[in-house]
Amino acid sequence: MLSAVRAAFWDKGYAGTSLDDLLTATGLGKGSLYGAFGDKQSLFLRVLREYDEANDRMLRGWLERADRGIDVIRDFVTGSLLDPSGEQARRGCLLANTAMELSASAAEVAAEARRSYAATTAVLAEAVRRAQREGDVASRLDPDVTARAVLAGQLGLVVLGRIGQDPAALSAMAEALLAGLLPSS
Amino acid sequence: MLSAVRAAFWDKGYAGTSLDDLLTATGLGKGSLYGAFGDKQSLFLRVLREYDEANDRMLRGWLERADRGIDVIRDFVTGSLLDPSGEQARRGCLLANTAMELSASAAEVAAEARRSYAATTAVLAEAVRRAQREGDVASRLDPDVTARAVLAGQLGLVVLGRIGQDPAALSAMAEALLAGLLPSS
DNA sequence: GGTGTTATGGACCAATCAGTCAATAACTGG
DNA sequence: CCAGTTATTGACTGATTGGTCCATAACACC
Repeated sequence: MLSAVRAAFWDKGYAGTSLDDLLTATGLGKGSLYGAFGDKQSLFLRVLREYDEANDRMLRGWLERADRGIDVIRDFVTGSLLDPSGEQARRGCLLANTAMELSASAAEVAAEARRSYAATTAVLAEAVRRAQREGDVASRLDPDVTARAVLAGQLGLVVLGRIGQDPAALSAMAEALLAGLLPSS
Repeated sequence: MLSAVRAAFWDKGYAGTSLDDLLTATGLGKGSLYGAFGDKQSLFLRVLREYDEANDRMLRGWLERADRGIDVIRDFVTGSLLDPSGEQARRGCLLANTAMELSASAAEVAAEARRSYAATTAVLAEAVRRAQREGDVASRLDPDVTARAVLAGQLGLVVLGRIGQDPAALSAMAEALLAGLLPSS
């Protein structure tokens, strides 16, 4: 139910998704949707927060189950690039897409983005520390700063993926970012 | 005249800018604006293309006048972060902002973004080559791949700047990106 | 099976959207 | 000074927006 709403906002953006789009996506009537979720903005914020939480849980799960810390970072950066058709890269990231659209006008969205990226940075920094203990990443690096730089690089890939940059170029960029930001010595 | 339109689209996004906003910004009447620039989409594309061309000219000018190639790359990455209030960072980049909003629905915008980023990459790659000749950047790096990685990192900083990440953290990220992607040896 | 409660749908609303057009004002060259 | 052209304006349109509301349908409980 909410996943249909999420897909609509994801592909069309917030302003670009009309109430009619949401009704079609959910199959609900107008009154039902308002009774269940409130107005458009409330529904959007709810979907966005659940998306962020799901991503955070996923990343933490990766870190728990991964053989090595560096694998988590690698998967984080290359994750959306694996689809050879580039379709997944074109969708971008619901949070990044809508944060760019709305941060200037909706303070709650900007705050949610900061909160979510802080959580992501914390997990990435933990992965960097683990990778350092495991000898895969130079110990001279500051884990927090490195984690933030990795996040910035990944976000740049999201932007370039969304505009339809070809997957091969995106993968080459990802490799260059990983090699540069996570030197083994 | 067009710069007022650019400011409106920049801050509010495409869908978020109404015709009334444009009339207020320009001081024109409705018919005048239509007579001069056509419909909203044409006006937007014109403003976007001029913005891209101005950025391209500016970057090429930097490269011509810079003492060292690496200075150009450094300025490119840290350029919008210098404003200590973070206000400039919050505005983001007209191209990045609107490309994220519209790439999925307006193929022309996505194509314009690809074109513009390809031009930027070409100048950055030239700067990398020059920095390699000048001994500031390791010659083992592939200039094209490095340029693309720098672009991705800068775009990530734009995203994080737009959501209101604090300027100190942005600067730290920029330094980490530059240090990692442009090693001197 | 009847009754009180909740969920549903779609008619309806005011506001706003992008875009048109004809009347008018401001220029232009002669 | 005037005729012809161009530029400007704001009222107007039809479509669409987000949101309300009430009649009705489905349901649960006794």
